[in-house]
Amino acid sequence: MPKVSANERAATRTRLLEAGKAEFAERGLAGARFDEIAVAAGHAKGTIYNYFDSKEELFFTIVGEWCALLVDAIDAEPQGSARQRLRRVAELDVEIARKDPDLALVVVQQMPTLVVSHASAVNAALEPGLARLAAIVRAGLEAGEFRSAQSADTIVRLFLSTLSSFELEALLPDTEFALDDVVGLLDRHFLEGFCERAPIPVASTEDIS
Amino acid sequence: MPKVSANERAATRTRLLEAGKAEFAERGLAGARFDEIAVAAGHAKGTIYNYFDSKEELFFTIVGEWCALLVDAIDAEPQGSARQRLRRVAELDVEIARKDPDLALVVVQQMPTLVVSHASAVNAALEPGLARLAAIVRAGLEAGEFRSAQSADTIVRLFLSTLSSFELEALLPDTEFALDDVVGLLDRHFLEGFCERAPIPVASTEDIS
Amino acid sequence: MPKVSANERAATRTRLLEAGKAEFAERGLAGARFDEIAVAAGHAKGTIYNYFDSKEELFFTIVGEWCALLVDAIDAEPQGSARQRLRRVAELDVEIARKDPDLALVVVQQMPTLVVSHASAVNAALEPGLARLAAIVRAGLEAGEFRSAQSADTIVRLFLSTLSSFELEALLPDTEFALDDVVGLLDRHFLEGFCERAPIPVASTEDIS
Amino acid sequence: MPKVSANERAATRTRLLEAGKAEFAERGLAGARFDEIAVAAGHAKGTIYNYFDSKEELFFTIVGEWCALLVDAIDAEPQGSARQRLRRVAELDVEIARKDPDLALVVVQQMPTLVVSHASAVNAALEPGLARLAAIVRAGLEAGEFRSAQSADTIVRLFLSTLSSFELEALLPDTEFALDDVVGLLDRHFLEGFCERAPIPVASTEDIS
DNA sequence: AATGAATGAGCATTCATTCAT
DNA sequence: TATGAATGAATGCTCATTCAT
Repeated sequence: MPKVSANERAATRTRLLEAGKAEFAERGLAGARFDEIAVAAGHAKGTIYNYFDSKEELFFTIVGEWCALLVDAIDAEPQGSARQRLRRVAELDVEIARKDPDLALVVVQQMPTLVVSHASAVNAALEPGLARLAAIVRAGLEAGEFRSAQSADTIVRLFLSTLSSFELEALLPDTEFALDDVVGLLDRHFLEGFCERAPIPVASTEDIS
Repeated sequence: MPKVSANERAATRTRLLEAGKAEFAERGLAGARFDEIAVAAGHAKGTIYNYFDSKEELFFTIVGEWCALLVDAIDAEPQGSARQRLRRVAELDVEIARKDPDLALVVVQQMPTLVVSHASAVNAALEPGLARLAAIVRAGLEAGEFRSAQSADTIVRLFLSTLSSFELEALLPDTEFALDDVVGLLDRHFLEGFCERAPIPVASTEDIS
Repeated sequence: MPKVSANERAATRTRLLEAGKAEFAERGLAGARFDEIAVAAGHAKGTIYNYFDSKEELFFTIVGEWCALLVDAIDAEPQGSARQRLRRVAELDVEIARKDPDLALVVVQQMPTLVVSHASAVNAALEPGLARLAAIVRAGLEAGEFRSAQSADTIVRLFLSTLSSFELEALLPDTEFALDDVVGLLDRHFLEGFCERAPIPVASTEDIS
Repeated sequence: MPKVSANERAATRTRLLEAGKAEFAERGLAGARFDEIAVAAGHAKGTIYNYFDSKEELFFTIVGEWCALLVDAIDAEPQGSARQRLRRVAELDVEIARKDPDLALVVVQQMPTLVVSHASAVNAALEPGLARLAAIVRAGLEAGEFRSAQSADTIVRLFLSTLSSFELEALLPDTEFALDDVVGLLDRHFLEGFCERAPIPVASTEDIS
């Protein structure tokens, strides 16, 4: 016999998460202020602590939400060539960003920092998705579809970070580049590079200088 | 008649900048502490204010140093095809990162955040280099060497952010991917995408699902 | 017609008091937390306010319970010499401490603080007992059984505080001194000092130094 | 070449300690507020952190100051019988309390709490003094001057806690009992109990009831 | 009466910035 | 110019108390 229904609790929690996304997207982990989050959520500061133990927990809950969405997206598309499957993952990721731009901004903006200073926490949250993506890449390499001097794990990390930087560019205001352009660009400028083709020879820089 | 020679002043300034790079690389703009920087530089906290007006100025001086190095690199290689010239810029940028990894870490790590919250300051510092790179790209587009649905300005931003994410990956500890791999990867996966070639057709995702 | 029977109410109240004793014994008045008390009592935090107006009231109810027990103890033994009667009061007090060590810990630990910052509240709660004890001492003084330069009121306060410090010592963990030793020690060292006897002369310190 | 002289630093530190004593004496460790301490010392709140790492460090510095004074006092009087020497220690302790009543109030008021919840920190600070006092008591026991069922260590703890409670009583406002009365009372009501004498028989309580 | 979510005042602590020496 | 003590605004977090259900 709780005082408020589970629905109300969930709604409050969601409001706090939304406000947190906006604040973290604008100021980052270190710069975010609980006062602002509380006001934006229409609650008192102390209320946040009824739902999250600390600023970091709120932040990583948000990052974790994105990780979970990404992992779901990866799980959702098991068929096709490696390139098709990665392209599809990118499409789903862009879809996530379209539905919740603040969430995407938090992630793409903070990821480089997190990967330096909170590597383990981020890796743990992403691990299932990373493993899955690595399997896709590995299959592509083994089937001869992909060629690369890099390992599957490295390719996965580069794939995600390149996807992130494109999305960031698309999410910035005053930019002509939009989310709609991300997948095509990533396909042509990153994924295609793994595929066999007649290369256009380019004189090495050393030949010129 | 200054009490300390210009040499000493310059040496102190350099020491502060070096210490600042290390601290900003480790903690970011918001997280960096003047106490640490001062101690690492072997000076008192107040001394920083004899050289820089504020934490932000110190930070943007460091970012500006990188921008200047990049602009120099861009200016240094005016010849060849657009692809060759961008590849050369990337090589020089990697060289900068190799010589001063802390500086590179600051830039590649903080850039996504800055570009959101300090867009104007960053743009101002990068403007000369951006304009130059845009000219290179524009020449490539006009000569028919490059093909892209994106504008030259957009291509430049994507070029720099992709270069950044590759460098970040290479600078992280415990990674097999190294600075030596950056340029080749960027050339094959990003730059080559702008060049005319027989594309390998890929069935669109819609055909499959 | 209350929804819960008087028995249930009393049981809940007792559970809250017990949990309060444990918490106050461990953390003191300022450090005690209602959350802990509520959880330990198996109730919600708000329930406490159905029984006590505030933290202080809960605390003073507990202190008051001890005071009442002490007053009862004092009332229970009206006969004998002053020394015998005070000794008997000490015995009963030790008995109280043995039956409820948490309660005793609260009192002996907090009393010095309370007596400084809540003197009036404590005095009010103890007043009946203090008056009774003072009467006993006064009778001893008037009968010539006791000799002291101090007033009866002072003697009572010293008696209680000495008794408290001995009990505290006995209640601490890892101590060889036990509750069983308290009364004997108090009798021999404190009470006996009031009684006429051939004193063992001691050279005053000044004679030596 | 510090900005302020060592004297000024020491003066500021002393002012903070004095203000801290007063606040801790009035509110205890948990209840003390840095705002009040800062204002009372005539400084900003942040200044306290230039001298002490935390509230607890400030508090234990104060307690430690008292411990050091006590240890000094114990070291100062190595001659005479055990009773004389303990009496002398008590005299010196009272002297300390007379010179700095706030300091004494902090200690006598908080000691019971500390001994429960911070036993190790307090024991460490007092250890040298405790050992010294135990040696005095042990000498008295071995010489046959003292008789007790308790160990030397226990006697020392009881001695100090009884001394504390008497001092607390003397330090309270509106009390006729004064610091001047403490040593005599302690000698007659505590120390004398250890010495051989013709006891005044007292019928045990059991004989009566 | 019981609940427990919401509240918001209160507080320790941090840290960029100032300024007297 | 260099110093580092002093400052005080800013902020994460705690917790007794309230109150709608």
